Amino acid sequence: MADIFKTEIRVRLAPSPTGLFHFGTARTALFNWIFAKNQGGKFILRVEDTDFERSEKKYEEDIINGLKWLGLNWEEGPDIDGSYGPYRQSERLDIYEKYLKQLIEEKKAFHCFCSKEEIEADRQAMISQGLSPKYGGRCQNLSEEKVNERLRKGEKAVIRFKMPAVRLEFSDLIRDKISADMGLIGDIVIARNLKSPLFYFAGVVDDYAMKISHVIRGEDHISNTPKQIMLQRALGFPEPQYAHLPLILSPDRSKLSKRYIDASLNDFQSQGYLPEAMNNFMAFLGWHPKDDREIITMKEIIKEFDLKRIQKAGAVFNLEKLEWLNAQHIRKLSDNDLTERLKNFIPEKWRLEKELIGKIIKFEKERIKKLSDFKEIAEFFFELPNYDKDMLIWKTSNKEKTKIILENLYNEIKKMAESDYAGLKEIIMPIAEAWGRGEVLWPLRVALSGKETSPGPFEIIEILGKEKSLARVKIAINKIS
RNA sequence: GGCCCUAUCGUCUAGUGGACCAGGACAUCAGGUUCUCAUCCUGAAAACAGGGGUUCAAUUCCCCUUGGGGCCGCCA
Repeated sequence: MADIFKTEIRVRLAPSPTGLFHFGTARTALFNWIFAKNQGGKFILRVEDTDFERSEKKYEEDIINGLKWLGLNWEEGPDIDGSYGPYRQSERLDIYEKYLKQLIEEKKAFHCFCSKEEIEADRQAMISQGLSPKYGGRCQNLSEEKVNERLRKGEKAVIRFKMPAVRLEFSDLIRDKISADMGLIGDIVIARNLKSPLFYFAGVVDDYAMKISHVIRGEDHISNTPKQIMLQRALGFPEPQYAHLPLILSPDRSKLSKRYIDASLNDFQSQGYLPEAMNNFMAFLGWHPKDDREIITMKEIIKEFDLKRIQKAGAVFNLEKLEWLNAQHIRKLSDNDLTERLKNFIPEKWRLEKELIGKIIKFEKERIKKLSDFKEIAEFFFELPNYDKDMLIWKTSNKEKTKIILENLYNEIKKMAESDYAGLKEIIMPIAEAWGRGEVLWPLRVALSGKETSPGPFEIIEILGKEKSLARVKIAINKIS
């Protein structure tokens, strides 16, 4: 009775380390994490490595690194001891074995000796009859003696759960009632053998053992949930609450495939996306605050989050929106913060020029969409590109005029009092007005940047400083002479 | 094929029976700002899948059809 008041909100991310950190997994993690924070609950990381063949340590590391990068910290996990560990399923085999034996003893599960070929033949036969394919039940009533004898002889047998043929209904926090006819499912395999449980079973045991209160996972698990609920009932476990998130779709509307994002979530990091932009973006794939805000912080998301507001239909992954969000979040960063984040994106040879980098960041902040853009945007400040002299000539101008203008500009810059950039602008703008803005500003800017497109000339002078600017204008004059 | 989930602009979405000839954002297009590019500003185009009900009134509730998706593994 007091249990009602004691019930702690505990959610988990249960990735299987059989591949790099997938975008969908990250999004599921985010929703679990947000829910936990919003409810004052705990977020737990459980590694589901029961597929011994495909599970690899490097994938676990990739997932952990990605979660850390996103800032989705967990209270309990393989690397953080909690009261319900271990948190790696391969280290919990004894626990599963115990429950497996229990089910077999209670005749709720049984050994099945059918070959894969037999099963597949059954399957095909049922499909061709227009039926829902399921296990035929051949080994269900083998006597205990017979089973033990065959096991002794070393025959291979999996463990199947005797699925009761009932109509099951469960409530989903996002979709309300979902029902399933278990008579259509058949006896599912829950373990390869006593020492090797499968996902259906291990997950149920662990959710119970780890006191998971809410299972928040992708919609692709909807048809697994009834099976797991039947398992819970057979084991006498309480039923956690379920919430099935809409799937993230590729632009062709199929489940987001490796083909579309052929990478780990961590590659978004190396491409220069901010974790806050990623989180903002992932949260908005299926959720939205009440008002029309688009740029939102984690703090705000946590505060306003509500499972009830989650969309039911799948959402298409839209890279353009991610880029836009990223640019917006970059602008919100302080100059110091941005400098810090840019660290790994600045080539080694530039790093000593701290002051120059600082100035560039200050001026270029709103041109940076991804941190990785910085290199290309900043390049010309460090090294003047080798440009063609014709580029210096404004479209309505000519060589002679341009040369005279550049010489005048050179003198004006030379006369400039140290660091009086505002003063310089006040002197040059009237000249530009007189000669034509393009006539003056274009060659100046090209001389300074060596590029068709760049920030304005005064900004560049301010970043470069008087000496370097003069040198560059001199180069332009020489080029055009 | 069976079962389940789902359905508002190209995309993410607001909308919970009348306040909606449907709002915001990204993308697109057209202007403006600007020496250029980016930014920024203004504007435009762009959707309730179809058919039945229920109701005085349906984007909103119900049913059917259609579309989309997921699952049907000794993967998770």
